[in-house]
Amino acid sequence: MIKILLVDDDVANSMFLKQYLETEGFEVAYAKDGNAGYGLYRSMQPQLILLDVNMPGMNGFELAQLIRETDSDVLIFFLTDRTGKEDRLKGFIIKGNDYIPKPFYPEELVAKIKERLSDRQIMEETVAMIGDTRYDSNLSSLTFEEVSVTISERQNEILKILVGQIGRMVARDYILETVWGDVSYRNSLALNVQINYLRKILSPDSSVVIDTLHKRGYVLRIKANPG
Amino acid sequence: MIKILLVDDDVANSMFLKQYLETEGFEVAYAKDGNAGYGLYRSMQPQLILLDVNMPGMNGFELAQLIRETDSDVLIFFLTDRTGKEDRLKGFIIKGNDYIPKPFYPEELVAKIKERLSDRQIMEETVAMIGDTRYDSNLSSLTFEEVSVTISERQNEILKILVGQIGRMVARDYILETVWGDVSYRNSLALNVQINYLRKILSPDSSVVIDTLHKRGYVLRIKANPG
DNA sequence: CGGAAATATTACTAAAATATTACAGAGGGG
DNA sequence: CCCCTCTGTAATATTTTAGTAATATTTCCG
Repeated sequence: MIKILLVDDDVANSMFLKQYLETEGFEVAYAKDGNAGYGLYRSMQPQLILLDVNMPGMNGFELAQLIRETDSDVLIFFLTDRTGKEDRLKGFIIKGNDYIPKPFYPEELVAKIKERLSDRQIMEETVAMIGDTRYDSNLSSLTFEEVSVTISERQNEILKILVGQIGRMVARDYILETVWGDVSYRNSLALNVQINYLRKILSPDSSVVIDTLHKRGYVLRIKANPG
Repeated sequence: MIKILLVDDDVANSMFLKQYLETEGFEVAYAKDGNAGYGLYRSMQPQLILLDVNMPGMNGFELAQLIRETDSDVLIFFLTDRTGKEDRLKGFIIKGNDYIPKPFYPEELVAKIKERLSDRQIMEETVAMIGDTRYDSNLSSLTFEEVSVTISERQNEILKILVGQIGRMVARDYILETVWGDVSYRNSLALNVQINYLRKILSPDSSVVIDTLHKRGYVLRIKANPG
């Protein structure tokens, strides 16, 4: 079930919206201020956060910033009646994913939510074929010729990125930032070691190759099968 | 380069928007009605379409529907001053990907575009034909008659510049500054050596030539094929 | 035609990047 | 509390890159 966190100090409207979203099949948690919102965010791990900008105490932008410090994945939509250019842009700068001016129709919001979630679903498709190998990123498993192996979390994160960009180069720095979240690993060989493991694990399937682009990054390639 | 198709019957505003998007680094084609828009769509294959809803003749919704019959991938944003609930929902039902009410700030539109493109990991087109050779600047690869070679980072940077200026001279100093970032290499033969390598790598394809303009720079030229 | 400057060509090599393997600490589950 | 997996680090091996130097060739211009 898709989990949505709604943070807004307007209780009456929020209750209405919460109910509407629930009839649409979402699981909705509600907080009426930023602090409570942050706590709920940590405990429920939602896929989407609806954030009112104008709130007493911590406002929506501040909460978004706090969340983005540790989570660059979750979708954040700002809800607001401020329509000033500055605010609308600020929402994107803070790395919100959309900015929805009030008033809006709940159907419209739901349409947007579904649209964005399905957009991401492409990436979150858990099963993919890499050459002749079946890869389930949810289970972190690779299956080739009836033989399954489970890869580690690190390896899974890296492979997920490579698979999402099959046939294209993925920059070293991008992987480091995305997986390690910290650029201080730039001089480390941690990534090289993990790539090495992945290559070994994938090696039974000769149609799959991870190529190195020296000084740039890696490419997951599918070669035409010899058979 | 990311390609955007703009279809809107308001010529004046569109010209302004087109220019703004171009300064942001997008390649923008413009059509002032649905029919012309459809033709442009087929020929340019854009990654994103900005569609005005209110247009004489085929309106935005109709054009979107036509495009969606054969293309479920391309991003479609509706631009409109209709704010009725019906219309806003219709945009999503037709499988538009966003609905942007006029008036909007161009910066806001650009933010949304970038957000959605990065979400989908739509990148620029990196493949170009140099004569009969396929050049992928992302993979740093050159393919001629089924044979692929990977070129080095330096070579790739240089070739990227030359390809972007096909048939036109690129000054030595420009390449030195762009690739080496340092003019102190002016007296070095480093560039000459790299050009030499590029010539060798490109030599199987006789339709491609890097000419030297003495004391000025280099030109990547495509010659008519002898065969 | 001649000489100087610019460019081409080739080989060489230091340094940097990457691969490979082993190992140890952290942390979790039983 | 023990065993096992994970993951970073370190040590070492290997590969790639790209500048430089040595030499050859071309171009320019009087």
